[in-house]
Amino acid sequence: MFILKRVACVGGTVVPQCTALSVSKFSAGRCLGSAKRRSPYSSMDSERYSSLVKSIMSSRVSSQTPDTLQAEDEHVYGPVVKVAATSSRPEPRLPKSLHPFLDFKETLETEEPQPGPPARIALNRESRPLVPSVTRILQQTLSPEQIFYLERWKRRMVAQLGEEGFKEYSQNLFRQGKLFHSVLEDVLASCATRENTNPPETSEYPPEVQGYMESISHVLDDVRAVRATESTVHHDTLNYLGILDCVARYRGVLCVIDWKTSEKPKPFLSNTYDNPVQVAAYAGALNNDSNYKYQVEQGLIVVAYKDGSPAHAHQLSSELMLKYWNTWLIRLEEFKDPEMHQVLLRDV
DNA sequence: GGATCCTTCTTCTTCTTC
Repeated sequence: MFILKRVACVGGTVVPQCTALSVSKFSAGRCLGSAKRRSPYSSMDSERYSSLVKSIMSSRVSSQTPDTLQAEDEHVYGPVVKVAATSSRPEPRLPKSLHPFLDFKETLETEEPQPGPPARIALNRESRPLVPSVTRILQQTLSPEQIFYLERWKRRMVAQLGEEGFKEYSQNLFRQGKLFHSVLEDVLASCATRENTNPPETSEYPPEVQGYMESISHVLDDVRAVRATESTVHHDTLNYLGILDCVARYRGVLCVIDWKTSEKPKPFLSNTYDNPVQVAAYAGALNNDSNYKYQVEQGLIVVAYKDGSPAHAHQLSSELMLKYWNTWLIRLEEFKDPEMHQVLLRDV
């Protein structure tokens, strides 16, 4: 059975689009009789699970591909100036040369350090002028599919807000993210120096970040022994650098922690795109940086929400970190061999 | 003082009925 799903206006012609109709859950429900049946989900805490539901609904398998989406977008937003490739990299892939995630340092710290301010190694570009950063490498090795969806999102936003409006919107997102990070850095530093003390009340923070701080309060309860904040890590062998957000114990396990702000709910790790690769890259660098006398095997990505709803904390086990470390090595190879990346962009 | 760096974010479809 087919129904008209919607109509698309193409060059003034109305083109109906058909789609297979599955039995509607609503009509099926009505067939069960006139007596009202209570759904087993009716007693569910819908507010609590709303982000989960939204995420599942938005990740359903679609018949549309970047190809069909692009054709459709061109009717609505005009032709794309730079044609994006439309497929992701072939999977699975392995790095050409494997490099250990952990480095067995000679003088490993086995004891907790004395309580004191966390390490904060500032970036010194003068001593390392040509070393590429984690962010730059990730940005320049995005998959064709990622580039396509990002450009599509930007086109839609510009169509909605205008060039200036979009610029303002982006700047606002960055400003909030930066403020959140700087407030959090102060909180983590003061928690590290004051043993067993609670962080300040939410109302003590700048109004712009109060929601985010409320959002992560349950995560902060499980964070102890902060060892580093906003600190530069450099991989002595692979020669890349970055500035990690935080190294601390989360539920007793030493982790590289990455704090994120997000407008959309991200209840699953897969919603965080390249964030796990970023965390693995920082941890691998820290493990191979002679300035740090300890190893980190696990990671944590915390996604905070402005409305204060509970942040999602995604733990990266040692196994996951190794998986994303290999992904990072592939991205690093692509970055160091731009021709290889160009071939990928062109051919897939 | 100005330029540059690292980072801060942004993506995964779009409709329907009661």
